[in-house]
Amino acid sequence: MRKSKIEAAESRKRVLATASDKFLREGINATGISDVMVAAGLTQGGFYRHFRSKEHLIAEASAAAFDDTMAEFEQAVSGKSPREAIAIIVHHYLFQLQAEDNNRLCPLSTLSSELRHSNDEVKAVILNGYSRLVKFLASFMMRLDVDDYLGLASSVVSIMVGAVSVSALAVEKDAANNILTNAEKTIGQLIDSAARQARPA
Amino acid sequence: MRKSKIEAAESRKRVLATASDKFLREGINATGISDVMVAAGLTQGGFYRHFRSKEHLIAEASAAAFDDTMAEFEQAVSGKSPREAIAIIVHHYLFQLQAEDNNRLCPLSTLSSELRHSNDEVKAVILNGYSRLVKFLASFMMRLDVDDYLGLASSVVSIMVGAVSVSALAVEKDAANNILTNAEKTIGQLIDSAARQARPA
DNA sequence: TGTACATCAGTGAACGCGCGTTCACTGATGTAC
DNA sequence: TGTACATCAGTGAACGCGCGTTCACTGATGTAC
Repeated sequence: MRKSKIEAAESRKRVLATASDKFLREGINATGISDVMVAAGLTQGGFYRHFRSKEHLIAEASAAAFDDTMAEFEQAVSGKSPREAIAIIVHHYLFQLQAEDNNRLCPLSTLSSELRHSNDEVKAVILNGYSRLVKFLASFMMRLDVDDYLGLASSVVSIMVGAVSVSALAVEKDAANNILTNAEKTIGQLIDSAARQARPA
Repeated sequence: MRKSKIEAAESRKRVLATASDKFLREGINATGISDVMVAAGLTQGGFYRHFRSKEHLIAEASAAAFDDTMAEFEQAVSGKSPREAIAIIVHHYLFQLQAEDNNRLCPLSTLSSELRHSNDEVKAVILNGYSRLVKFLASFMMRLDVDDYLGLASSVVSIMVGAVSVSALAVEKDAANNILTNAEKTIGQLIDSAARQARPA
Protein backbone atom coordinates (compact mmCIF):
# COMPACT_ATOMS: atom_id res chain seq x y z
CA MET A 1 0.00 0.00 0.00
CA ARG A 2 2.92 2.34 0.48
CA LYS A 3 3.06 5.13 -2.10
CA SER A 4 6.13 6.79 -3.53
CA LYS A 5 7.34 10.06 -2.08
CA ILE A 6 6.06 11.88 -5.14
CA GLU A 7 2.63 10.33 -4.82
CA ALA A 8 2.58 11.09 -1.12
CA ALA A 9 3.40 14.73 -1.77
CA GLU A 10 0.59 14.84 -4.32
CA SER A 11 -1.80 13.36 -1.78
CA ARG A 12 -0.84 16.00 0.74
CA LYS A 13 -1.48 18.78 -1.75
CA ARG A 14 -4.79 17.28 -2.74
CA VAL A 15 -5.90 17.02 0.88
CA LEU A 16 -4.87 20.60 1.48
CA ALA A 17 -6.71 21.91 -1.56
CA THR A 18 -9.82 19.91 -0.71
CA ALA A 19 -9.78 21.08 2.89
CA SER A 20 -9.30 24.68 1.88
CA ASP A 21 -12.23 24.48 -0.50
CA LYS A 22 -14.54 22.75 1.96
CA PHE A 23 -13.64 24.98 4.89
CA LEU A 24 -14.34 28.11 2.86
CA ARG A 25 -17.53 26.82 1.31
CA GLU A 26 -19.12 24.79 4.08
CA GLY A 27 -17.45 26.10 7.22
CA ILE A 28 -14.74 24.65 9.41
CA ASN A 29 -16.97 23.12 12.04
CA ALA A 30 -19.21 21.51 9.47
CA THR A 31 -16.26 19.92 7.69
CA GLY A 32 -14.93 16.76 9.27
CA ILE A 33 -11.57 15.10 8.68
CA SER A 34 -13.39 12.21 7.08
CA ASP A 35 -15.25 14.54 4.69
CA VAL A 36 -11.99 16.01 3.52
CA MET A 37 -10.15 12.72 3.14
CA VAL A 38 -12.95 10.98 1.26
CA ALA A 39 -13.34 13.97 -1.05
CA ALA A 40 -9.60 13.79 -1.67
CA GLY A 41 -9.93 10.12 -2.60
CA LEU A 42 -8.41 8.69 0.58
CA THR A 43 -9.65 7.22 3.85
CA GLN A 44 -9.74 9.12 7.08
CA GLY A 45 -7.09 7.08 8.83
CA GLY A 46 -4.44 8.35 6.45
CA PHE A 47 -4.94 11.92 7.51
CA TYR A 48 -2.42 11.76 10.33
CA ARG A 49 0.39 10.73 8.03
CA HIS A 50 0.22 14.27 6.67
CA PHE A 51 -1.05 16.53 9.45
CA ARG A 52 -0.65 16.47 13.19
CA SER A 53 -4.21 17.62 13.91
CA LYS A 54 -7.22 19.38 12.45
CA GLU A 55 -5.90 22.63 13.89
CA HIS A 56 -2.74 22.27 11.83
CA LEU A 57 -4.78 21.52 8.75
CA ILE A 58 -6.78 24.69 9.34
CA ALA A 59 -3.61 26.74 9.55
CA GLU A 60 -2.15 25.26 6.39
CA ALA A 61 -5.41 25.34 4.46
CA SER A 62 -5.93 29.00 5.33
CA ALA A 63 -2.42 29.84 4.23
CA ALA A 64 -3.02 28.00 0.97
CA ALA A 65 -6.29 29.86 0.44
CA PHE A 66 -4.50 33.18 0.79
CA ASP A 67 -1.75 32.08 -1.57
CA ASP A 68 -4.34 31.22 -4.18
CA THR A 69 -6.31 34.41 -3.71
CA MET A 70 -3.23 36.57 -3.98
CA ALA A 71 -1.93 34.65 -6.98
CA GLU A 72 -5.23 35.16 -8.77
CA PHE A 73 -5.21 38.87 -7.98
CA GLU A 74 -1.66 39.27 -9.19
CA GLN A 75 -2.52 37.59 -12.42
CA ALA A 76 -5.71 39.60 -12.90
CA VAL A 77 -4.00 42.96 -12.56
CA SER A 78 -0.83 42.30 -14.53
CA GLY A 79 -0.18 45.11 -16.97
CA LYS A 80 -3.03 47.26 -15.63
CA SER A 81 -2.76 50.84 -14.44
CA PRO A 82 -2.92 51.41 -10.68
CA ARG A 83 -6.48 52.69 -10.89
CA GLU A 84 -7.62 49.75 -12.98
CA ALA A 85 -5.77 47.33 -10.75
CA ILE A 86 -7.48 48.63 -7.63
CA ALA A 87 -10.88 48.51 -9.31
CA ILE A 88 -10.30 44.94 -10.43
CA ILE A 89 -9.16 43.74 -7.03
CA VAL A 90 -12.04 45.45 -5.29
CA HIS A 91 -14.61 44.07 -7.70
CA HIS A 92 -13.18 40.57 -7.60
CA TYR A 93 -13.07 40.61 -3.85
CA LEU A 94 -16.54 42.00 -3.29
CA PHE A 95 -18.30 39.67 -5.69
CA GLN A 96 -16.32 36.53 -4.84
CA LEU A 97 -19.44 34.75 -3.58
CA GLN A 98 -21.59 35.89 -6.51
CA ALA A 99 -19.12 34.94 -9.22
CA GLU A 100 -19.95 31.79 -11.14
CA ASP A 101 -16.46 30.39 -10.92
CA ASN A 102 -16.23 31.26 -7.25
CA ASN A 103 -13.41 28.92 -6.60
CA ARG A 104 -11.28 31.36 -4.68
CA LEU A 105 -12.84 32.63 -1.50
CA CYS A 106 -11.05 34.70 1.10
CA PRO A 107 -10.78 33.32 4.63
CA LEU A 108 -10.99 36.81 6.10
CA SER A 109 -14.60 37.16 5.04
CA THR A 110 -15.64 33.57 5.09
CA LEU A 111 -14.07 32.20 8.23
CA SER A 112 -13.48 35.23 10.45
CA SER A 113 -15.73 34.43 13.37
CA GLU A 114 -15.05 30.71 13.19
CA LEU A 115 -11.36 31.44 13.64
CA ARG A 116 -11.71 33.87 16.52
CA HIS A 117 -11.25 31.12 19.04
CA SER A 118 -8.53 29.07 17.40
CA ASN A 119 -4.94 29.14 18.52
CA ASP A 120 -2.45 31.90 17.83
CA GLU A 121 -0.79 30.05 14.98
CA VAL A 122 -3.98 30.04 12.95
CA LYS A 123 -4.75 33.64 13.80
CA ALA A 124 -1.25 34.66 12.77
CA VAL A 125 -1.73 33.00 9.38
CA ILE A 126 -4.96 34.88 8.83
CA LEU A 127 -3.58 38.21 9.94
CA ASN A 128 -0.57 37.67 7.74
CA GLY A 129 -2.92 37.15 4.80
CA TYR A 130 -4.68 40.34 5.75
CA SER A 131 -1.38 42.20 5.72
CA ARG A 132 -0.49 40.85 2.31
CA LEU A 133 -3.80 42.00 0.88
CA VAL A 134 -3.42 45.44 2.46
CA LYS A 135 0.12 45.85 1.17
CA PHE A 136 -0.84 44.69 -2.28
CA LEU A 137 -3.61 47.27 -2.51
CA ALA A 138 -1.41 49.90 -0.91
CA SER A 139 1.27 49.44 -3.56
CA PHE A 140 -1.13 50.68 -6.23
CA MET A 141 -2.37 53.51 -4.04
CA MET A 142 1.19 54.64 -3.53
CA ARG A 143 1.55 54.90 -7.27
CA LEU A 144 -1.52 57.16 -7.22
CA ASP A 145 0.30 59.44 -4.77
CA VAL A 146 -2.16 58.71 -2.01
CA ASP A 147 -0.82 60.18 1.21
CA ASP A 148 -1.59 57.52 3.77
CA TYR A 149 -1.70 54.62 1.37
CA LEU A 150 -1.35 51.95 4.05
CA GLY A 151 -4.11 53.46 6.14
CA LEU A 152 -6.43 53.78 3.19
CA ALA A 153 -5.70 50.26 2.02
CA SER A 154 -6.47 48.99 5.51
CA SER A 155 -9.83 50.73 5.48
CA VAL A 156 -10.63 49.47 2.00
CA VAL A 157 -9.97 45.92 3.11
CA SER A 158 -12.20 46.50 6.13
CA ILE A 159 -15.05 47.62 3.89
CA MET A 160 -14.61 44.66 1.61
CA VAL A 161 -14.46 42.13 4.42
CA GLY A 162 -17.46 43.64 6.15
CA ALA A 163 -19.52 43.87 2.99
CA VAL A 164 -18.80 40.30 1.94
CA SER A 165 -19.42 38.99 5.47
CA VAL A 166 -22.76 40.68 5.80
CA SER A 167 -23.90 40.02 2.24
CA ALA A 168 -23.24 36.32 2.80
CA LEU A 169 -26.03 36.35 5.36
CA ALA A 170 -28.60 37.94 3.09
CA VAL A 171 -31.38 35.56 2.18
CA GLU A 172 -32.52 37.70 -0.74
CA LYS A 173 -30.01 38.19 -3.48
CA ASP A 174 -30.99 41.81 -4.03
CA ALA A 175 -30.07 42.74 -0.49
CA ALA A 176 -26.65 41.15 -0.93
CA ASN A 177 -26.01 42.95 -4.20
CA ASN A 178 -27.10 46.20 -2.68
CA ILE A 179 -24.57 45.95 0.12
CA LEU A 180 -21.78 45.02 -2.26
CA THR A 181 -22.62 47.73 -4.79
CA ASN A 182 -22.67 50.36 -2.07
CA ALA A 183 -19.31 49.21 -0.82
CA GLU A 184 -17.83 49.34 -4.30
CA LYS A 185 -19.14 52.85 -4.85
CA THR A 186 -17.84 54.08 -1.51
CA ILE A 187 -14.42 52.60 -2.15
CA GLY A 188 -14.36 54.33 -5.52
CA GLN A 189 -15.08 57.65 -3.85
CA LEU A 190 -12.41 57.07 -1.25
CA ILE A 191 -9.77 56.35 -3.89
CA ASP A 192 -10.85 59.29 -6.03
CA SER A 193 -10.74 61.78 -3.23
CA ALA A 194 -7.48 60.48 -1.78
CA ALA A 195 -5.81 60.52 -5.18
CA ARG A 196 -7.17 63.98 -5.93
CA GLN A 197 -6.11 65.34 -2.58
CA ALA A 198 -2.61 64.14 -3.17
CA ARG A 199 -2.20 65.45 -6.71
CA PRO A 200 -2.22 69.26 -6.22
CA ALA A 201 0.98 70.30 -4.49
CA MET B 1 -40.53 21.55 41.47
CA ARG B 2 -42.93 23.47 39.32
CA LYS B 3 -42.28 27.21 39.27
CA SER B 4 -44.79 29.99 38.92
CA LYS B 5 -45.41 31.55 35.54
CA ILE B 6 -43.53 34.64 36.60
CA GLU B 7 -40.51 32.63 37.72
CA ALA B 8 -40.62 30.62 34.51
CA ALA B 9 -40.61 33.80 32.44
CA GLU B 10 -37.64 35.02 34.45
CA SER B 11 -35.82 31.75 33.82
CA ARG B 12 -36.40 32.09 30.11
CA LYS B 13 -35.02 35.60 30.07
CA ARG B 14 -32.01 34.54 32.09
CA VAL B 15 -31.28 31.66 29.73
CA LEU B 16 -31.60 33.97 26.75
CA ALA B 17 -29.27 36.59 28.22
CA THR B 18 -26.74 33.95 29.22
CA ALA B 19 -26.83 32.32 25.81
CA SER B 20 -26.47 35.64 24.04
CA ASP B 21 -23.46 36.51 26.14
CA LYS B 22 -21.78 33.14 25.73
CA PHE B 23 -22.42 32.91 22.01
CA LEU B 24 -20.92 36.33 21.39
CA ARG B 25 -17.97 35.85 23.68
CA GLU B 26 -17.06 32.20 23.18
CA GLY B 27 -18.67 31.31 19.89
CA ILE B 28 -21.78 29.37 19.04
CA ASN B 29 -20.16 26.03 18.36
CA ALA B 30 -18.09 26.21 21.51
CA THR B 31 -21.15 26.91 23.64
CA GLY B 32 -23.24 23.87 24.55
CA ILE B 33 -26.79 23.81 25.85
CA SER B 34 -25.50 22.50 29.13
CA ASP B 35 -22.99 25.38 29.43
CA VAL B 36 -25.78 27.88 28.99
CA MET B 37 -28.21 26.22 31.36
CA VAL B 38 -25.71 25.71 34.15
CA ALA B 39 -24.50 29.30 33.83
CA ALA B 40 -28.14 30.36 34.08
CA GLY B 41 -28.50 28.34 37.29
CA LEU B 42 -30.55 25.49 35.85
CA THR B 43 -29.92 21.98 34.57
CA GLN B 44 -29.70 21.10 30.92
CA GLY B 45 -32.86 19.01 30.83
CA GLY B 46 -34.99 22.07 31.46
CA PHE B 47 -33.84 23.77 28.30
CA TYR B 48 -36.54 22.24 26.15
CA ARG B 49 -39.32 23.68 28.27
CA HIS B 50 -38.29 27.06 26.88
CA PHE B 51 -36.81 26.46 23.43
CA ARG B 52 -37.52 23.95 20.73
CA SER B 53 -33.87 23.52 19.72
CA LYS B 54 -30.45 25.14 19.81
CA GLU B 55 -31.19 26.71 16.44
CA HIS B 56 -34.18 28.51 17.92
CA LEU B 57 -32.09 29.67 20.84
CA ILE B 58 -29.54 31.08 18.42
CA ALA B 59 -32.22 33.03 16.60
CA GLU B 60 -33.70 34.45 19.78
CA ALA B 61 -30.34 35.14 21.39
CA SER B 62 -29.15 37.02 18.29
CA ALA B 63 -32.31 39.08 18.23
CA ALA B 64 -31.84 39.88 21.91
CA ALA B 65 -28.23 40.89 21.30
CA PHE B 66 -29.31 43.34 18.62
CA ASP B 67 -32.03 44.73 20.86
CA ASP B 68 -29.48 45.39 23.57
CA THR B 69 -26.93 46.89 21.19
CA MET B 70 -29.47 49.23 19.66
CA ALA B 71 -30.88 50.19 23.05
CA GLU B 72 -27.43 51.09 24.27
CA PHE B 73 -26.75 53.15 21.16
CA GLU B 74 -30.02 55.00 21.48
CA GLN B 75 -29.26 55.85 25.05
CA ALA B 76 -25.70 56.93 24.28
CA VAL B 77 -26.71 59.41 21.60
CA SER B 78 -29.78 60.94 23.21
CA GLY B 79 -29.63 64.70 23.01
CA LYS B 80 -26.54 64.71 20.81
CA SER B 81 -26.16 66.47 17.46
CA PRO B 82 -26.21 64.26 14.36
CA ARG B 83 -22.44 64.57 13.93
CA GLU B 84 -21.76 63.71 17.55
CA ALA B 85 -24.25 60.87 17.43
CA ILE B 86 -22.57 59.31 14.43
CA ALA B 87 -19.14 59.67 16.00
CA ILE B 88 -20.34 58.06 19.22
CA ILE B 89 -21.98 55.13 17.47
CA VAL B 90 -18.95 54.53 15.27
CA HIS B 91 -16.54 54.68 18.17
CA HIS B 92 -18.66 52.46 20.37
CA TYR B 93 -19.06 49.94 17.62
CA LEU B 94 -15.44 49.82 16.55
CA PHE B 95 -14.00 49.47 20.02
CA GLN B 96 -16.64 47.09 21.38
CA LEU B 97 -14.06 44.35 21.94
CA GLN B 98 -11.49 46.70 23.46
CA ALA B 99 -13.88 48.40 25.88
CA GLU B 100 -13.55 47.35 29.49
CA ASP B 101 -17.27 46.93 30.01
CA ASN B 102 -17.60 45.08 26.74
CA ASN B 103 -20.89 43.55 27.62
CA ARG B 104 -22.62 44.38 24.39
CA LEU B 105 -21.10 42.79 21.34
CA CYS B 106 -22.64 42.84 17.89
CA PRO B 107 -23.47 39.51 16.27
CA LEU B 108 -22.67 40.92 12.84
CA SER B 109 -18.99 41.13 13.64
CA THR B 110 -18.72 38.37 16.17
CA LEU B 111 -20.80 35.59 14.67
CA SER B 112 -20.94 36.32 10.95
CA SER B 113 -19.15 33.31 9.55
CA GLU B 114 -20.56 30.96 12.18
CA LEU B 115 -24.05 31.93 11.06
CA ARG B 116 -23.46 31.59 7.33
CA HIS B 117 -24.67 28.03 7.35
CA SER B 118 -27.59 28.28 9.71
CA ASN B 119 -31.19 28.29 8.58
CA ASP B 120 -33.00 31.20 6.97
CA GLU B 121 -34.75 32.20 10.17
CA VAL B 122 -31.47 32.93 11.90
CA LYS B 123 -30.07 34.70 8.88
CA ALA B 124 -33.17 36.85 8.66
CA VAL B 125 -32.77 37.91 12.28
CA ILE B 126 -29.18 38.94 11.67
CA LEU B 127 -29.95 40.80 8.47
CA ASN B 128 -32.81 42.53 10.19
CA GLY B 129 -30.39 43.68 12.87
CA TYR B 130 -28.09 44.92 10.15
CA SER B 131 -30.93 46.93 8.63
CA ARG B 132 -31.80 48.48 11.94
CA LEU B 133 -28.22 49.57 12.47
CA VAL B 134 -28.01 50.99 8.96
CA LYS B 135 -31.27 52.89 9.31
CA PHE B 136 -30.29 54.23 12.69
CA LEU B 137 -27.04 55.62 11.33
CA ALA B 138 -28.79 56.84 8.18
CA SER B 139 -31.27 58.86 10.21
CA PHE B 140 -28.46 61.08 11.48
CA MET B 141 -26.86 61.32 8.06
CA MET B 142 -30.15 62.47 6.62
CA ARG B 143 -30.15 65.30 9.12
CA LEU B 144 -26.69 66.21 7.81
CA ASP B 145 -28.20 66.50 4.32
CA VAL B 146 -26.19 63.59 3.01
CA ASP B 147 -27.47 62.70 -0.44
CA ASP B 148 -27.45 58.93 -0.42
CA TYR B 149 -27.73 58.52 3.31
CA LEU B 150 -28.83 54.90 3.17
CA GLY B 151 -26.01 53.96 0.85
CA LEU B 152 -23.44 55.75 2.96
CA ALA B 153 -24.77 54.20 6.16
CA SER B 154 -24.57 50.78 4.56
CA SER B 155 -20.93 51.34 3.66
CA VAL B 156 -20.12 52.66 7.11
CA VAL B 157 -21.58 49.55 8.67
CA SER B 158 -19.54 47.43 6.27
CA ILE B 159 -16.34 49.18 7.36
CA MET B 160 -17.19 48.75 11.00
CA VAL B 161 -18.09 45.09 10.68
CA GLY B 162 -14.97 44.35 8.65
CA ALA B 163 -12.66 46.25 10.95
CA VAL B 164 -14.01 44.60 14.08
CA SER B 165 -13.97 41.14 12.48
CA VAL B 166 -10.38 41.42 11.34
CA SER B 167 -9.13 43.15 14.47
CA ALA B 168 -10.56 40.33 16.56
CA LEU B 169 -8.05 38.02 14.89
CA ALA B 170 -5.04 40.17 15.68
CA VAL B 171 -2.74 38.56 18.19
CA GLU B 172 -0.94 41.83 18.93
CA LYS B 173 -3.08 44.54 20.39
CA ASP B 174 -1.34 47.26 18.39
CA ALA B 175 -2.34 45.66 15.11
CA ALA B 176 -5.95 45.55 16.23
CA ASN B 177 -5.95 49.17 17.32
CA ASN B 178 -4.34 50.21 14.08
CA ILE B 179 -7.09 48.62 12.02
CA LEU B 180 -9.81 50.17 14.16
CA THR B 181 -8.22 53.62 14.21
CA ASN B 182 -7.86 53.61 10.44
CA ALA B 183 -11.48 52.62 10.05
CA GLU B 184 -12.60 55.39 12.37
CA LYS B 185 -10.56 57.96 10.47
CA THR B 186 -11.86 56.81 7.10
CA ILE B 187 -15.45 56.92 8.30
CA GLY B 188 -14.87 60.45 9.56
CA GLN B 189 -13.63 61.48 6.14
CA LEU B 190 -16.57 59.86 4.43
CA ILE B 191 -19.06 61.68 6.62
CA ASP B 192 -17.24 64.99 6.24
CA SER B 193 -17.06 64.83 2.51
CA ALA B 194 -20.64 63.60 2.07
CA ALA B 195 -21.98 66.28 4.38
CA ARG B 196 -19.88 68.95 2.67
CA GLN B 197 -20.94 67.82 -0.78
CA ALA B 198 -24.56 68.09 0.22
CA ARG B 199 -24.38 71.51 1.84
CA PRO B 200 -23.61 73.83 -1.12
CA ALA B 201 -26.69 74.10 -3.32
C1' DT C 1 22.60 -5.33 -10.47
C1' DG C 2 20.27 -8.28 -7.19
C1' DT C 3 18.69 -9.43 -2.64
C1' DA C 4 16.93 -8.72 2.21
C1' DC C 5 15.06 -5.79 5.22
C1' DA C 6 13.26 -1.49 7.12
C1' DT C 7 10.14 2.13 6.23
C1' DC C 8 5.97 4.26 5.91
C1' DA C 9 1.55 5.89 2.90
C1' DG C 10 -2.67 4.34 3.20
C1' DT C 11 -6.60 1.21 5.16
C1' DG C 12 -10.48 0.28 8.01
C1' DA C 13 -12.06 -0.50 12.41
C1' DA C 14 -12.26 1.07 16.94
C1' DC C 15 -11.98 4.37 20.82
C1' DG C 16 -13.49 8.00 23.93
C1' DC C 17 -15.83 12.04 24.28
C1' DG C 18 -19.12 15.73 24.13
C1' DC C 19 -22.86 17.20 21.88
C1' DG C 20 -28.13 17.96 21.14
C1' DT C 21 -32.07 15.77 22.43
C1' DT C 22 -35.37 12.66 24.98
C1' DC C 23 -37.57 10.82 28.89
C1' DA C 24 -39.56 9.29 33.33
C1' DC C 25 -40.11 11.58 37.25
C1' DT C 26 -41.06 15.27 41.08
C1' DG C 27 -43.72 18.41 43.39
C1' DA C 28 -45.25 23.19 43.54
C1' DT C 29 -48.59 25.89 40.91
C1' DG C 30 -52.79 26.68 38.54
C1' DT C 31 -57.64 25.59 37.92
C1' DA C 32 -62.28 23.80 38.26
C1' DC C 33 -65.86 22.66 41.29
C1' DT D 1 -63.06 29.69 50.59
C1' DG D 2 -61.64 24.96 50.45
C1' DT D 3 -60.64 20.71 48.09
C1' DA D 4 -59.16 17.52 44.26
C1' DC D 5 -56.93 17.12 40.27
C1' DA D 6 -54.36 18.44 36.13
C1' DT D 7 -50.50 20.94 34.59
C1' DC D 8 -45.95 21.77 33.77
C1' DA D 9 -41.04 24.04 35.21
C1' DG D 10 -37.28 21.86 36.40
C1' DT D 11 -34.30 17.50 37.44
C1' DG D 12 -30.93 14.12 36.32
C1' DA D 13 -29.90 10.24 33.79
C1' DA D 14 -29.75 8.21 29.44
C1' DC D 15 -29.66 7.94 24.35
C1' DG D 16 -27.69 8.05 19.74
C1' DC D 17 -24.61 10.17 16.94
C1' DG D 18 -20.62 12.18 14.81
C1' DC D 19 -16.51 13.96 15.76
C1' DG D 20 -11.12 13.92 16.20
C1' DT D 21 -7.82 10.66 17.06
C1' DT D 22 -5.50 6.08 17.62
C1' DC D 23 -4.09 1.65 16.23
C1' DA D 24 -2.83 -2.85 14.18
C1' DC D 25 -2.15 -4.05 9.82
C1' DT D 26 -0.78 -4.28 4.60
C1' DG D 27 2.26 -4.19 1.01
C1' DA D 28 4.70 -1.26 -2.21
C1' DT D 29 8.75 1.70 -1.87
C1' DG D 30 13.22 2.97 -0.36
C1' DT D 31 17.76 1.56 1.20
C1' DA D 32 21.89 -0.93 2.48
C1' DC D 33 24.85 -4.56 1.31
